[in-house]
Amino acid sequence: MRGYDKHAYEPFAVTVDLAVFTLRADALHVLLVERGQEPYAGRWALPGGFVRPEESAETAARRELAEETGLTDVTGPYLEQLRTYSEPGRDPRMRVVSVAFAALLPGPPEPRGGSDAAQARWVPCDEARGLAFDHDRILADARDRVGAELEHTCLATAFCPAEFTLGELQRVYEAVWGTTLDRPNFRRKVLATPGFVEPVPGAARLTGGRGKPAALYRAGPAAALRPPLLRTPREGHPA
Amino acid sequence: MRGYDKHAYEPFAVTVDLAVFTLRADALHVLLVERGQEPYAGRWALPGGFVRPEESAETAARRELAEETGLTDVTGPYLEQLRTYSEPGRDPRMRVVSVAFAALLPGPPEPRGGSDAAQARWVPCDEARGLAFDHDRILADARDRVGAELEHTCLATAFCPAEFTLGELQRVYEAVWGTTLDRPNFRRKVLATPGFVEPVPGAARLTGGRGKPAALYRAGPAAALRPPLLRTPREGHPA
DNA sequence: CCTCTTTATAGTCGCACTGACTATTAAGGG
DNA sequence: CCCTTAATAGTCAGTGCGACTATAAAGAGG
Repeated sequence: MRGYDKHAYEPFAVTVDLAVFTLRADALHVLLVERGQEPYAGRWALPGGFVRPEESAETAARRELAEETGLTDVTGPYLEQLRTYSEPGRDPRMRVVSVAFAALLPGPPEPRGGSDAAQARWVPCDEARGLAFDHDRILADARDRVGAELEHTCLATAFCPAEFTLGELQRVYEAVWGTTLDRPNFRRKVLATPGFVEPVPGAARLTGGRGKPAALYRAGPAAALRPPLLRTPREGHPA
Repeated sequence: MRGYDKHAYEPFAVTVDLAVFTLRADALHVLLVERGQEPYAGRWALPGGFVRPEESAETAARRELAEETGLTDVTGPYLEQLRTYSEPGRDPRMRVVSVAFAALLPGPPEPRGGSDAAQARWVPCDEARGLAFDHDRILADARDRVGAELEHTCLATAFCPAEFTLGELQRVYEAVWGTTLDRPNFRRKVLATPGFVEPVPGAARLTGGRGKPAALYRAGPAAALRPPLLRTPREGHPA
């Protein structure tokens, strides 16, 4: 079916949808926009928009990310294609195929509403339900994917600012996985993985509040985490 | 950019491309079709075609898979969405967005050419180069993905018939990864993973050639492989 | 028939990683 | 000045895995 005669295919509208994650108060949040138009007017949805004729889906996703968050550094934030949603009827008006992306932001800027979005807001992931279109499904898939990637990639640093403590890194894992981790073991694992994190050379130490000041680290060059850091199904850390 | 006014978007053609893998003579093969039309007439390409208006990409992929291989059991073979390729200019004539899939077949049937494909052929993966469009890239991505999934899923059984020996299963890993594995260790790992394989209850044994007959196993209910079966970078097994 | 080759299966040994846990250090708060 | 909090250091045992040896059961070839 590679023939391109004019009756061989129907045109589709192609959009991107973004699951933009960040950590606020040690909880995983996702960026949502309130829809201003029908369908689903007044409902919350993942930010997104149409892919323009001269764009790839990746380019469109970066553009939408910049528009929605107000970020100027479009090359910076981690952005990854997830999968494409193409069920007929997922948009009640027309045939829309949507390429979903996940983005990870460190310091979450206050969102500024996009051109036609009534408003944009960070919402705790667990409270984001009843979204427009099939965005509940997309968000769940995105969260699963990010959680799985934490296990065998060094992706967690994408949630952290340029310099961070091991405690902050651990809280990324705990927020995404919804578990608690043993601190000494987490520390041992991260430091034993070459290239995961690099100590900031100066005796730089950060004090955010109480307790012993923690050493600062930067993200290292490694991308994979071998052997992986598996989440063990367990209930809670015995205090 | 969720406004749907008529100037907000341009229509795209949406296609699916399939990387159909199987094992022939202990080597990973991929199904290719020879293009009969311009562009890239006479060149080899991944099978694929347009998504029809009433179809999802998954449905279209199953349809194309059945058309290209002549398989009637469309629910059977493992099929997984990989990612979407949307670079402008990837098709010289028009704006085409393609959703790529990987399919895994056990007993490889002889391919029958699709409607407009001059012919279809199983080609050893290592010899499949110079494909049409961006299919070299898609094929490489698909192979990487399948190789990675063998590490932490029970996907390998999708390459095997309903009943298989552990030696056959091991050859799947060796063909996809391009390595050799230690047989006793592989065996220990597979049997120690609950739900990966189940012994065929009868004293059923298969003799395909020389050597001691091997016990037969079926694919078990497990999908994940935890802890994973990591490929260790090494050169070759000391005979 | 006997031996060699081939493949499957059983088991051993030691190292590396990890989960669970204890101890010590260095800050801030009352 | 003590208590709390958080970071860091270290211990110990169990598990998983790489490397390796040994045995069993078939066919091939003389």
